[in-house]
Amino acid sequence: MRARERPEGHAEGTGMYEFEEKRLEKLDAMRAQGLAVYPHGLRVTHSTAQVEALIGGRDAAALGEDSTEVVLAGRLMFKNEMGKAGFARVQDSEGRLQLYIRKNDVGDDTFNDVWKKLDLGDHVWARGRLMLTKSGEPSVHVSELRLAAKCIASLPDKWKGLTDPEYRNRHRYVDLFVNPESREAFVRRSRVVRAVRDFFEARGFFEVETPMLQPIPGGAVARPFVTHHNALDMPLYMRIAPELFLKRLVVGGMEKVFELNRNFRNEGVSTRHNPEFTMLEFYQAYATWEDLMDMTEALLGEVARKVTGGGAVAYADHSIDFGQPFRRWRMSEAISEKTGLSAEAVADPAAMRAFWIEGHPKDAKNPKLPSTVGKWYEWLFDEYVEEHLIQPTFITHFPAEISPLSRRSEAEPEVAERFELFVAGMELGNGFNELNDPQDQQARFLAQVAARDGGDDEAMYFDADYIKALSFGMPPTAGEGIGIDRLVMLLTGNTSIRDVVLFPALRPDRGGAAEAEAAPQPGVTQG
RNA sequence: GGGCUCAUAGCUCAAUGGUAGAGCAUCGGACUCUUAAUCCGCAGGUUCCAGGUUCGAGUCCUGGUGGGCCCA
Repeated sequence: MRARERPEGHAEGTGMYEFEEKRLEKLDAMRAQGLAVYPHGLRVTHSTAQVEALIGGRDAAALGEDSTEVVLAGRLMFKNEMGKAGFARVQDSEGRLQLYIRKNDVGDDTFNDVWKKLDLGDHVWARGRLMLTKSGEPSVHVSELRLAAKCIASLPDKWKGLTDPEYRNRHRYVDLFVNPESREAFVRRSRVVRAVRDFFEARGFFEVETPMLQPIPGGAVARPFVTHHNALDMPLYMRIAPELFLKRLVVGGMEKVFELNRNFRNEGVSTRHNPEFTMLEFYQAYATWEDLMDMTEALLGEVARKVTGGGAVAYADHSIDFGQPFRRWRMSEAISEKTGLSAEAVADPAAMRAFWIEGHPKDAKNPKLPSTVGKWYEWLFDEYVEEHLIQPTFITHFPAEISPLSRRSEAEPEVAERFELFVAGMELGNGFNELNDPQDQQARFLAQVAARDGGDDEAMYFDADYIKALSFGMPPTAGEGIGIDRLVMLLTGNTSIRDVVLFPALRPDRGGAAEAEAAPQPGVTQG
C-alpha cells in the first residue's frame, strides 16, 4: 500500500490527521481481508430496548435456559477489552445495551479481525443470547459480530461529552448521539407536533399547505426574505405567515382549517428567534375569539399532558401549569397595573409619553416615540408587562390600530377582539376574530401602506386579491397562531430556541470550510 | 446594531508576561464478567486570525472572525 498523501492543511504530526489516518489504515486492512466496512443488507430482530424488555426481571439462571437469539445493531459507545474477552456498549435509537464478547464464542477470526479492530463510534451488528452479568446488567452474549459501518472521526470525551454549544449546533449529528438530553428534546418535539395534529384531526379540522413563496408577503408585521423567480422574472417573498391564504380557504368553504409549517422572518437571531420557525395556525368559521381561548387551553393542556405526562412543567426558575384555565387579562388593565398608571392615563398618549420619558430620560427627544394609544400600548407592554407573565395568560382587547387583520369590538371600536397568549414571559400565541368586512380591511391595508411610506418597513403590504377574496364573503371566523418552537422550549425546559431547532441558523464557519477542503478522502486512498 | 464575555491537543479543561500541561479518546503492550475497567509505555499543539507593545506574549494592546449571554 502506498503512503497516503497528507492532505493540505494537516501539518506534520497534526493530531486529528493521525487519528483518522489510523482508522483509515484499519479500514484498508479489513478491506484487504475481504471484510466489508460499509456492508448493506444487515437485518436486526430487536432494538436495544426490546432486548432489555425480553430479559425482563429474569435472573441469570433463567436466562441461561432461554435459547432465544436476538440480532441487534448500534453505534459502539463504550469498549472494554480484557485479553480474550471484552464488553461493548452499543446505542441505537431507543437506548444502549451491553454486549459480551469472548474469543471462545465468536472464534479467532471474528475476535481478531472484527472485535479488536472496532473503534468507538463504529456501527456494529451482533447476534447472541440473553444474559445478565455478575453485577446484574442486562447484556447480549455474542455469538456473531460484524462491523456495520466504519466511523473515521473521533468521538467527544466519553464522560464529559460535548458541551460547546457552537459545536453542538453546527454538528447536530454528533450532538444527537452523544448527548441524550438533546435527543430527548427532539423526540419531544416530534411528540408535540403529533399531539397538535391529533387535537385538530379529532375536531374535524382539515390540514393544508399554503404557499411559502408568496408574491405579496402578508399576515404578520415582519420583514420578509426576498427572492427572485427567474422564469417568471418576478420577486417572490418567503412567507412571514400563512394567515391570508388560510382565510382565503375559509372563503372557499374550508370552515375548519389548520396549517403547521415553517415561516420565515428576516430579523435578528436570538435565544427566542430563528429566521425560520414553525407556526401552527388554525381557523374556524362560526367560532369566536373566546372559543379560541377555550380551545387553546384544551390544546395546550392536552399536548403538555401527552408530552410530559402531566403536572406542572419546570422552565427556567418557574413551574408552569398548563392544566387549568389561563388568566384572561385586559391589555389596558395589565399595563395600568404594571406601570401604576391610572385608567385615564392609559387612554392618553401624552400621559404615557410622560411616563415613558420619566423612566427613559434619553428618549426625551427620540423621534421614534409613539404618538398614538395603540403604539404606546406596544411599547409599555413590552417594557413593563411581558416579562412578568409567567403562568399562561391571555392578554385581551388589543388596540385595533396595531391589529390590522382583526375585527373591531362593536362596543369599543378602538379595540380589537384579539388576544395574545404569554407564558414564561414569551409570546406564544395570537388569536382574534377575523376582520371579514372587505371595506374595513381595505382601509386597514391603506393605513399600513401609509405607515410603510412613512418609513415603517415592517408595515403590511396591500393585498388586493385578499380584498377580492373577502368581497366574496368570509363567514364570521376566528383564527389563531401558536409558535411551536417556543412551545417545545417550554415543554423541554430549554431556554434557547437553538436547542429545539435541529439545524439553527448560524454564521458560516470559516474553520469548518477549511476542514472540509482539507479532509482526508477515504474513497481514493486504496492502493 | 450595542454592551459584556469566551476561543489552548479530537473532546473536557489547566498554565504570575519567562520550557504549553492534565483527564478522556487515540497508538503499542498485559488481562476471559468490565461498569468513567485496571496496569505499563508512547505519541499528539498554526494557543481562532492579522498586527502591535516587550529582551520575551497562550497571557497585555488594537483590529477582525466565530460563539454565548444581555439589550435594541
